Amino acid sequence: MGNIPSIKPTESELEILQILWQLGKATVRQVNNELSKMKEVGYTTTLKLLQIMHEKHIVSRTEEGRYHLYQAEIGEEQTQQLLLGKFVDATFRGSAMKLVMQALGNQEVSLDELDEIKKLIAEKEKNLNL
Amino acid sequence: MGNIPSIKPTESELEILQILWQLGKATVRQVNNELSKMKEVGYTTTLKLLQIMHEKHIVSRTEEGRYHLYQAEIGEEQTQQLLLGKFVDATFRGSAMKLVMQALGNQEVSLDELDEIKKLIAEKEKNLNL
DNA sequence: TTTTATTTACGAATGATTTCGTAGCAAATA
DNA sequence: TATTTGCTACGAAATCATTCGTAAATAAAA
Repeated sequence: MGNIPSIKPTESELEILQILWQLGKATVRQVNNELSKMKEVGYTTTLKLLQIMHEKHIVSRTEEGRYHLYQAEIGEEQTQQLLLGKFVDATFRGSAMKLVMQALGNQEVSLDELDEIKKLIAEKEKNLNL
Repeated sequence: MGNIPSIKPTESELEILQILWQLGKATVRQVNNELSKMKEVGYTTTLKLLQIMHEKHIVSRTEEGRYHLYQAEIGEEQTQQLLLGKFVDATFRGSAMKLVMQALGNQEVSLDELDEIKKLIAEKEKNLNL
């Protein structure tokens, strides 16, 4: 889990990563079950994707008797950071500010969450003032 | 420019949309010139993309003498909203909050911008308290 | 007028991603 | 033991996005 991810996972890969981040280690079967809650997907499709991800070192795996246990090799926050950067560039021409404004303006955010954000902003302001 | 965009523009299409949003109306040549500032790209590649986007009704075009003037048919904010929603779901499992925290935490945001965000938060809080 | 340049249209190659069928093994079950 | 079930490996088809070459038409330049 050390490497900074420079490779961008594809959409399907990201779906699988989400599952692995939640489950920790998981068999193909488990991943496929989770995936099936969201969409129709054949078992060997999931298997193949995990194999490809393994080749790319996005996931590691250990043999546990007859099956393989897969585990994310790239961190969740790290990956979110990478994807966020690219997304901001592509969609908001690099302006994180505009993205935040739109997210706050139109997505669901609760009062408590707004408080948390205020705290973070206070922190940031402190640092910027140094 | 009325329709809510339900189709997700591809990455290349988004690059072109960014240009059209800035230029308003533009010829293939103009779009290609802008694109060329960012990367190597053949003229007919740009042309083809615009034609495809036209088929998909992402852009409209008017004949102006010998050439065509292209124009975005989907709005910038509208599209950002759509993409943002999908991105939050795919990358932050639907939590706009987490996205905002990461964006504020790690992307470049200035003091003035933080102020603006504070104002927006104040607004939101007012509305939520009603 | 003839040549050159610029434009659109279009088909097709390339490349990446996703999906799935089949085969080969090993374990569980009848 | 024989059969069925469940697993991995792998190739290849299907889909989608991107890139570009060529042709035809028209305008501009020589």
